[in-house]
Amino acid sequence: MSVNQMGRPRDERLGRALLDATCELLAERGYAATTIEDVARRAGTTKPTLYRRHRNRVELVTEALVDRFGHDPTHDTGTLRGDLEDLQRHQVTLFGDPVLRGAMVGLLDELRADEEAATVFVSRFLAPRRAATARVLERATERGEIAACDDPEWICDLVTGPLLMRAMLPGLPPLDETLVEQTVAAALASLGVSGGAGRRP
Amino acid sequence: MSVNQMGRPRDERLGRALLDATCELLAERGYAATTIEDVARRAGTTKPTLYRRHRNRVELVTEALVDRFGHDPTHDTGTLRGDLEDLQRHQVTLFGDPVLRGAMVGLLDELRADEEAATVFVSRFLAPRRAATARVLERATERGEIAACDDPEWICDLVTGPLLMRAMLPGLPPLDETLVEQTVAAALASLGVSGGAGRRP
Amino acid sequence: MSVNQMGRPRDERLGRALLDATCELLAERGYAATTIEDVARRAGTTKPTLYRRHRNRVELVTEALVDRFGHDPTHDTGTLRGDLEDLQRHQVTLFGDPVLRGAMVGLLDELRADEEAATVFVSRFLAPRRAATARVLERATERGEIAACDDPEWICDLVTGPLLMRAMLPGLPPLDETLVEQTVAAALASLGVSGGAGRRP
Amino acid sequence: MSVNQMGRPRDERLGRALLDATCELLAERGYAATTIEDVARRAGTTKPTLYRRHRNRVELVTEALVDRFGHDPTHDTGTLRGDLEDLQRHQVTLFGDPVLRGAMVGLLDELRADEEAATVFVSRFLAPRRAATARVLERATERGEIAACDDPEWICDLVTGPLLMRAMLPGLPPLDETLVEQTVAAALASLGVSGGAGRRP
DNA sequence: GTATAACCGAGACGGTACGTCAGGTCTTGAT
DNA sequence: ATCAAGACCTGACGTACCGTCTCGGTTATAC
Repeated sequence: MSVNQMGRPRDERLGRALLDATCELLAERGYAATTIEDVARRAGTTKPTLYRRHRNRVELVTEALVDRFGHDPTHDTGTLRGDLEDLQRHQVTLFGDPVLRGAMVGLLDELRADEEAATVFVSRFLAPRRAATARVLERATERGEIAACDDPEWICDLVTGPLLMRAMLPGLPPLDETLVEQTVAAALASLGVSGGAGRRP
Repeated sequence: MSVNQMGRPRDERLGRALLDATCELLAERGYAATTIEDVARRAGTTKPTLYRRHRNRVELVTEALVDRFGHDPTHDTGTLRGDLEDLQRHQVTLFGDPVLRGAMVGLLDELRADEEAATVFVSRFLAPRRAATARVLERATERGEIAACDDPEWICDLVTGPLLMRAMLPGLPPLDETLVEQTVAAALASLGVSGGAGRRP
Repeated sequence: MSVNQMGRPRDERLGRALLDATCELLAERGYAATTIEDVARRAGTTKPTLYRRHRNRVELVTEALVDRFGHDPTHDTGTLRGDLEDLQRHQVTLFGDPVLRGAMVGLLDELRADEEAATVFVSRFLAPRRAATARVLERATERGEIAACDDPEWICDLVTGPLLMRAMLPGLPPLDETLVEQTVAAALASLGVSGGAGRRP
Repeated sequence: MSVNQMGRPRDERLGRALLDATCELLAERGYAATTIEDVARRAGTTKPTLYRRHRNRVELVTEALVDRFGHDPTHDTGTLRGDLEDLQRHQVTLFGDPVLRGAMVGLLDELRADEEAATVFVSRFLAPRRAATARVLERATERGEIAACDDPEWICDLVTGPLLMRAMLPGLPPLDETLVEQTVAAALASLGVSGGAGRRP
């Protein structure tokens, strides 16, 4: 093997330029108006070069998002409440980002018709975030703060759903620190932690 | 004498056929693949006729959704928990409907670039639902079940966000009765109703 | 018979307005850009009213031309040369008219695909003019100026062809008195009248 | 180094196919019924490809005509009469061609509204033919057959007008050898050549 | 004087074609 | 093998007229 590596090598700066141009256009104009031709033009290159790296728009955007929002750094703060607040502050930043707001709904629409791309998106973007939340719950169980959670999926939806909603629907209040507190409190209450519900004193 | 209503009147069956065809295609193929030409063809008419009634795809789809999911019948069940369960069962049906699942994300994407259409969507589709939730809370306050809620927006996001999430993101569990219970319990807990959190016995 | 003549009679001013509007638009914008809708609008009426009087654009324009350029008044001037000059002066005016220049070529194009309309155009517009020319030749024969002409069609083409050409092709010299002299001289020469060819002294 | 000639070169077979399809449709159905879509379809290609080469129907048809009837080969036959007969036989063939008959009037109509296209048509189609006629007259002057012609435009109209008329107006006799003789005789008479007028013996 | 019939305005309707835009592929010459 | 350039096929866009139709309402003659 390794007869590979013949011919002119790829210009790696082009890969970056393409992903960056994609993010810029997503933030400026949204998904539908982010055309392949415009991405290539803004990156200073051409369509065939783009297609050599990304099979279509869905994959291009998915890869741009993964590249930009790839991994949540979840720290162990020592308490469940601390971990959840950390998680939610990160998510508020994420869903407040104009790139993600511009990309999300349009991308989700196309994923409905492209099962393969949907799988990629789930495994590289969605699943890691949900896994991070599950890990927070596991650590809390190990600490003895809560009993083993029997439906971590629900907790994920509970903490992320309201944020997603504010990010995607028009005319709603902005994502802010209040929302962090509210979602964390709701999660703690749902997990049976006393003092979780209502306002903190 | 009213000089209004001149000329050949519109064939209202066509209006119906167009909205129905729109819903069918949204359910079958999603928003992006629901082309104006296909809608017109399936409705048994032509593009100019469609454009006489709907200025563009955003308005067509918005009107189709409003027509189909126009008004939530909120009954007064006598208790806050009952009202919320009623509300959530209705929302589970709504977000589980393939028409709405097919339409939602794509429509939201285009609304980002069309402020006028976004306003219409908000006022005719979103606002009435949030108002219904607010009414449920007011009734509970009048009954003395809860103190006046100082952030009804948050309760709306709390009960709807998780449903929206399951409806829009790929690879998540289905919308079911369990989710009704979980969201209602979370809402009650967040409203300070004792016994709200956790599973009901 | 004569159960006709019931109901509201036609408003004859509309017929006039339609023909006039047709001529105006033909002169301003040519045949192709003279749409039925514009004619009706400018006449202050509507399409169905127009179609009640004219089956289609070809007939509308034909009737407008016949109405405007209906009949050549051919006077007997006493000499062949005088008759021909009279004829040609009339034709120069005719082919110089912006209405006819605007209408002619476009109308001829559509006549190619509508044999019935072509027949109407020939019989009501073309044939009378050629007959007038033939009559001039007959009168000259009766006067003894020329022998009986055995190919009057050719004389028609000879006197009219150059005018038609200048009227229809772009970039050619204007129709003027010189052309009257030249065509008359050529016709006389072709008819064997000595002194016909060349310039008159 | 010339940076010209980049990108994929045009498939010249497509250019040919488009011009040929245009001529076929012009001959079959005339100008008005020669739609861009049909031309593209018959050429086995698509509208955008057609529009890449021809800005609109006027230019497409003009270029098709120039391509097909591009240049009159005027031979020097040694005599004025011979040259004119040669010219006229060529013109009879030209105006008898169904492609040109189908295209001419419709094209002329649209040229009235498109000055730029009219200029192209004049310079590439009309002017060369008139120049050829002028050259015939110059050669005759050089030979001493006639004095210098002071109005060659008139001779052009004289020899071409009658042919154009027969080609464009419906219901007229066909273009034939007789017309060649008649026009040549008229031209010679008009140029002052004795024996020009009337029938040849 | 009251039917009755044709007229008129307005505008919806099914069509067909327009000229444009973008997606995704392919071909060329050059690096 | 990759790159810039751009041609190519495909399919949908939103618009413009065509010629027809259906209305509500208006005149006239005919009964």
